[in-house]
Amino acid sequence: MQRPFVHPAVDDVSLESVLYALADPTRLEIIKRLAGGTCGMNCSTAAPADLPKSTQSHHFQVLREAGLIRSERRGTEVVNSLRCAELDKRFPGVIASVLKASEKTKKK
Amino acid sequence: MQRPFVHPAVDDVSLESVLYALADPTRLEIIKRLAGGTCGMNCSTAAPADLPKSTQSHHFQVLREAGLIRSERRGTEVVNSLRCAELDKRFPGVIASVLKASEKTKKK
DNA sequence: TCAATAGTTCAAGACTGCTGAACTATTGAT
DNA sequence: ATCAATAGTTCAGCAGTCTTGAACTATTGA
Repeated sequence: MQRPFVHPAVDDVSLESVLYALADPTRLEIIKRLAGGTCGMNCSTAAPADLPKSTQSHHFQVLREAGLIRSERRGTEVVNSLRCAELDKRFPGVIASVLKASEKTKKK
Repeated sequence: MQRPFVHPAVDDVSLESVLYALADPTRLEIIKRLAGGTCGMNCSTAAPADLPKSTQSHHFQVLREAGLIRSERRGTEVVNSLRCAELDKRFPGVIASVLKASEKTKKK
């Protein structure tokens, strides 16, 4: 918790890394929760329950480095939020259509 | 070349597997080429030049099993085509926005 | 100062992906 | 028919990645 988080500039975000980050069910679930809430969420809240903490950490790191989320420390916790506006500017419609599609597919 | 190809029904196609398939630069390139052409392309034409044949085979298999492409044998070659209409019905806008985004990002 | 909370880092086993080598199937020429 | 060429498949092994327990760090509140 010392090292500051590194977030790529939106123009350095690659489509492949975004798709890769979204291709994992756990990470897609996290993104859906972040998209659903109105404000940032800490890691444990956004991640599925009983996911080991080290695994949580790993997935948030992937999402952060892919440029999908922004993380900020607030005391002992980390507040994560989706970088939707920026991403939609760079890749118009991609995140939105994926989120929409994931809604439809969810019920199974 | 004996075993027939297996294509999942469009309703069995999962969003995750589609995103996963698209997250690889080589496969995204293949999809872009298939989307660009008006009719099906054989494997060697759709894949980047000097990609080992076994690797080509592997990527086409991933794309096929993810539900992104349809493959048919024509003599010694395999004609591949994008399942765009079906996919767009199941995941509206996903493929289209990804293809559009990949155009913009390409020039680098 | 101490315990509790929230998350990170590291290491190792399990799992995947890429590719060379060997193979099969089809076509076209002889 | 047979043979060579073409197009792609299958297999096996190395290399790289993912997940997770254990140990650690940082911050808060008592």
